[in-house]
Amino acid sequence: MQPIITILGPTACGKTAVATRLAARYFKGASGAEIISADSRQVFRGMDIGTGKDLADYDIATTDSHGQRATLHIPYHLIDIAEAGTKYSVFDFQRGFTRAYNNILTRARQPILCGGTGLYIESILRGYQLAEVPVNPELRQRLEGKTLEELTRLLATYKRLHNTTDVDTARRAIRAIEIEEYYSRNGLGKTHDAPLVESTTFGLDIPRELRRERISQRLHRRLDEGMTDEVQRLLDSGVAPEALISYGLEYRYITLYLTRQLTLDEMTRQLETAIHQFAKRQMTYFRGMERRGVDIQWIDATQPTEEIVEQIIAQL
RNA sequence: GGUGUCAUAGCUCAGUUGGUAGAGCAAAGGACUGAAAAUCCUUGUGUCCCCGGUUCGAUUCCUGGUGACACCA
Repeated sequence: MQPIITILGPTACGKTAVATRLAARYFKGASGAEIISADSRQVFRGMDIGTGKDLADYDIATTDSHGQRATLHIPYHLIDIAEAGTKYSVFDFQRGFTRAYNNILTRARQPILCGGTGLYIESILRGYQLAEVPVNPELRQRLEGKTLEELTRLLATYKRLHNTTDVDTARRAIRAIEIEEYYSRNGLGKTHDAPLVESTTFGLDIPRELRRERISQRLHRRLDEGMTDEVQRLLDSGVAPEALISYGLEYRYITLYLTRQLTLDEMTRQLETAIHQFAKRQMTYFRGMERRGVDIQWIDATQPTEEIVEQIIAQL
């Protein structure tokens, strides 16, 4: 099984630039590399500025052996693959990853997993076994209106209270029961056979103060670049405000602003702190992954991109 | 210039009939297997503006100062 290279880090640490530069190296004297994005929001079409897609990073200026300028396009996967307003889950991600991974191997290229969605990365690195569990409308209707306590008790009867987020909210508890109900009937039968891939994993580490500074600057730049218009466009195209709100951060706060639930000033300020809090949560998740056995090699992200790429290559 | 009100956590403020204080937000730490940019849990943070007085004891009451705001001139 071909090992992968994983690059992770909090938002605004420069992951994409590092991953694409690293990939570019594989096109010199080797058959190349392709990037699989592990970002739960960049999967959606039309959500570009707010998710920081930075697609221009995938085009790398090069000079060939004759000194001719050329643009090298680094192929990417799992970006722009779902419709805005729909749901996309870890299960969908795992399935998408497997497909992309196998596809990349047919070209004998190096897969690079890059992103900031810890759960998605962990589902690959620790080989989560997930079965495709369809929505059970009859069950959902039956459970509707039950208190979280009742749902918790019900879930406990299935004897698999292995995590705490299952029981955070009624919505989650219902989905958890739905899954357990499915397993109790069908067993783990249709488990998605995700390949258990080996990975050399690098984390981009950026000092807290600098991270905050970059996040704030980036937010104001994006607002100037028309991020609000982007959200308005999504609303105009019929995406439900509730869906955008559930996507969090940029899409949540800007939707609240556009639907007049927040002033421009409140939106900007609350969004800024929400992004800071998010970056902190990402780091907490990565540390948790390490405790659960994922080995991450941390690299100082304040160095120039080329320097970071050199360090990664040296450690492969 | 006069009168009045206010000054307490990083911010907005509550409070102590005199026994050195607490909310929200922010911050920090954590959880995480099907919306994970989601969802949820835990924890601090103090010359109570300054000088003096009264008092066993003052952040609290009193004099003066400084600053902010309001009204009057």
